[in-house]
Amino acid sequence: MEDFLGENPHKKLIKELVEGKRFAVQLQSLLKQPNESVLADELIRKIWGSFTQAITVLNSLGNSDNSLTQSQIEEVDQPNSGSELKKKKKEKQDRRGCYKRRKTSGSWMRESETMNDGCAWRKYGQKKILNSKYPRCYYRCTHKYDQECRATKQVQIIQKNPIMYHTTYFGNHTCNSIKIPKHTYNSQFNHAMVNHSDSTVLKEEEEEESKGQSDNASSVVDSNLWQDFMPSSPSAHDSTLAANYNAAYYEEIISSRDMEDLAKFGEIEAIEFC
DNA sequence: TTAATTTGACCAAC
DNA sequence: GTTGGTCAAATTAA
Repeated sequence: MEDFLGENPHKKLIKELVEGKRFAVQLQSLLKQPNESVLADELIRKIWGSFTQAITVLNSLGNSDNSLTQSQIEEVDQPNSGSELKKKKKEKQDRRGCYKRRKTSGSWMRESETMNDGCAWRKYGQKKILNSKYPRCYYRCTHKYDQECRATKQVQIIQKNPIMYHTTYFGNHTCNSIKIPKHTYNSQFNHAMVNHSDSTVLKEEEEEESKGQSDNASSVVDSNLWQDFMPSSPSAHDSTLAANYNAAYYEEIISSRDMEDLAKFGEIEAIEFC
C-alpha cells in the first residue's frame, strides 16, 4: 500500500484515532477539575483534529463511493480563495433537482430529544414525507462551501410528549464546524454547556415542547455533543446513557487491541489512564 | 448588511 | 405518476 503523505496510512490512521482517544481521556480528567475550560477547549480541538485526520486517511484508502479524491482532500486542507468559491457557486447554478438519490449505506442514525449535536448546520429544505405525520428537514454543514464539508443530516420528529427527533447523518465532517463551548463547562463531564442554538426546525413544535422541557435541555445537548465521538452502539444513541459516560468507559474504548496495533508499529508510546 | 430560513421548483429514482 | 433530495430566490432575523 502506498504511503499517505509519506507515512503508512494504516499506521497513521491508528495513530490519529488513538491520539484522539488519549485526548478524550485527558479531557475527561480535566473536566473533573473546576476552572479548566480553556485547556478543555484546546483538548477538544485536538480531538477534532485527530478524527479529521483519520477521516482523511480513510478517504485515501480504496475507491469507494464515499471516498474523496486526493484533490478534494487537498482542497479541504487548503480552503478556496473567494474568487474560486464564486466560480464554483456559479457552476452549481441552474442545477436544481440534479442529484442522485441517497443510498442508506454510509449513513447512521440517532434518536434523541434534541437536534443539537454541537455542529454547525444550515437548513436547506423541508419536505412532507408520505405516511409521516411530521415533515423531514434537510441540513447541510454550514461550511459546505468554505471548507468543502459534505456532511448532511435529515431530521424528523418521530413523537411528541416527550419530543423525539430521528436524525440521519450522511458523510463525515471534514471541517472544523464543531462549536466549542466557551468557558461554560461545569465540573462534571455530563454537564458541559453548549452555547449553540438550534436552527428553527419545526419552530412551533419546539416552542410548544420547550415550555415543559427547558429545564433539562442543556444536559441533553451535552450528551449529544459527545455522541459524535462515541462508537455507534445502540446504547451510545440513548441520550440518557450517553450523558453518563465516565472514566471507566474511556478506559474501555482505549482497548488492549489498540495497544497491540500500536505495538506492532512501535510508534506510539504507552497511554496512561487517569 | 450579512447570514440563516422558508418555500416552490426541478428532476432522478422508484 | 409519485416521491424525495436539492437548489436558489425571496423572506426573515440578527
